[in-house]
Amino acid sequence: MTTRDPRVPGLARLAALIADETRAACLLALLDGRAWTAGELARHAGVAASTLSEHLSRLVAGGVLAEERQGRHRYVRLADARVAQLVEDLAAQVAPGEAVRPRTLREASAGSAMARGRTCYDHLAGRLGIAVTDALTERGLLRQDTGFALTDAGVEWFGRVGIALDRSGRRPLARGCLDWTERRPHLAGVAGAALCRHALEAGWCVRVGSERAVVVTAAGEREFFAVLGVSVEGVR
Amino acid sequence: MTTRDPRVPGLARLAALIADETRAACLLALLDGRAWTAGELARHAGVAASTLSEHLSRLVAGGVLAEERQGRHRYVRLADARVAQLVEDLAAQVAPGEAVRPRTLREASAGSAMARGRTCYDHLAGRLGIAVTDALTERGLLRQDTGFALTDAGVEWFGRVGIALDRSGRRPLARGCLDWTERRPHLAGVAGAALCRHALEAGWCVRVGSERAVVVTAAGEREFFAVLGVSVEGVR
DNA sequence: CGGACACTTCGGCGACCGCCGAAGCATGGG
DNA sequence: CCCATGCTTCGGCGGTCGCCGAAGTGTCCG
Repeated sequence: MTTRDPRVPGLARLAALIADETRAACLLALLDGRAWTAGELARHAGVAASTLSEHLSRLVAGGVLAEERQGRHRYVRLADARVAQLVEDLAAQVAPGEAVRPRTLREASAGSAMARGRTCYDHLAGRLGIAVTDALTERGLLRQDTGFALTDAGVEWFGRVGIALDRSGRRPLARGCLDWTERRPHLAGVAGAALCRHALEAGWCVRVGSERAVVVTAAGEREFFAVLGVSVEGVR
Repeated sequence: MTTRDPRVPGLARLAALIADETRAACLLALLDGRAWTAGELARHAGVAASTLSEHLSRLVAGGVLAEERQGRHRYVRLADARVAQLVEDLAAQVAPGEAVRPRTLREASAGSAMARGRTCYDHLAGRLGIAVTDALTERGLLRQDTGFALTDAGVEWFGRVGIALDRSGRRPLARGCLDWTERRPHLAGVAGAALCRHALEAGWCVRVGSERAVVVTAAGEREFFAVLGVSVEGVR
């Protein structure tokens, strides 16, 4: 043992927080960007409330989750966009070859809704996310060939459509997030989040069920075509 | 427990591979992009050869490492650039606030060499990496304000300087990699790797010691200034 | 061909971790 | 005011994991 990298203990500790099936299930669930109560997560993960309580404490202490207490409820969410990105990246690394085929019709149906459109933390994913990302690219608003960035025309487009881009933070304006089902990058970062938020607020899409799945509304179909020229035929 | 995400077991298993101090030490060491023998890693991590052998087997089985047997040696390296990026991202997430101050003069000296210039898997990092990234940005060859991508002028620049960019693979041409010591992104991806390789091959910088540290040569100082207008004063 | 060397396999030890249910403690509703 | 609800703490159990040294296998070199 020579000069040890000082990051070793921290890296191992962070990975250990994710290295448990119950905690991993929580993190993936929390990728929907919303805050869950401890009880919801316990039921979701299929463990006793007492067990999950301890898991949450460790995740919060490790800076992976942020918590907010309201009355007798303990709400938790992913600490920030960086953590979300990290979990997504880790999960994406795993996906190839490990994709599990749905066993029941119910699962197949839910899975396909997720494949059509869903949120990934705070931006659009699935075929919907890819369709939007491709449309932006084809119209010269986003460049993926030399990296992953909006063009000047792209920045202008967001302003014209009425979607504000907060450029004050440290979060990149645009970045690629590898899509779990499509195996291609979709738009994430400030622009991806703003676009998703706008689409939900303006009623272009709505969430379905308690999962992360979203579907495009009739109005959304018109709007997506109007502003992006994207036909969401294959997406609905 | 409702519909469980199929990625849960894979995510937990992948994280578990990193969630051990000995394995984490190996992964961080392997971030230098070179292949290490099992014995070197065992000494580096401070454990018995038998212990490390088992760790390597698990990392290889998990797809994190690639191995190559040569005679009585077992060489291992990170499986690919994606794994390297993942380890870097995880380590970067940890760094804030956990930075450990060097205790001895020797450590301080080694640490500062690493801070000046080093490789991060296959591209330049440290103050050197940041200086190059900043120079590219200032000259309009790289855009960081709307994402992270080369400009057309940037692609042309690589050709003019004589650095070939392999655009056939799936790896992005440019991407930001958060610098551990500088806390800002430096150039990674195909372009970052090609630039680093060129700098080492052309003698602009040389590796020092057995670590990842690199220093700029006198010739390199002239060349970096000639092609990028970057003064490496503060870097040497 | 024999010994040095690098790595692997095996058995066994100790530590840690995740799990549960029971009991305790707040909160909010009837 | 009392009970249901949501969460937390605790003790204890079982499984896994990392570690080592000893013994075994394969390779290289003289």
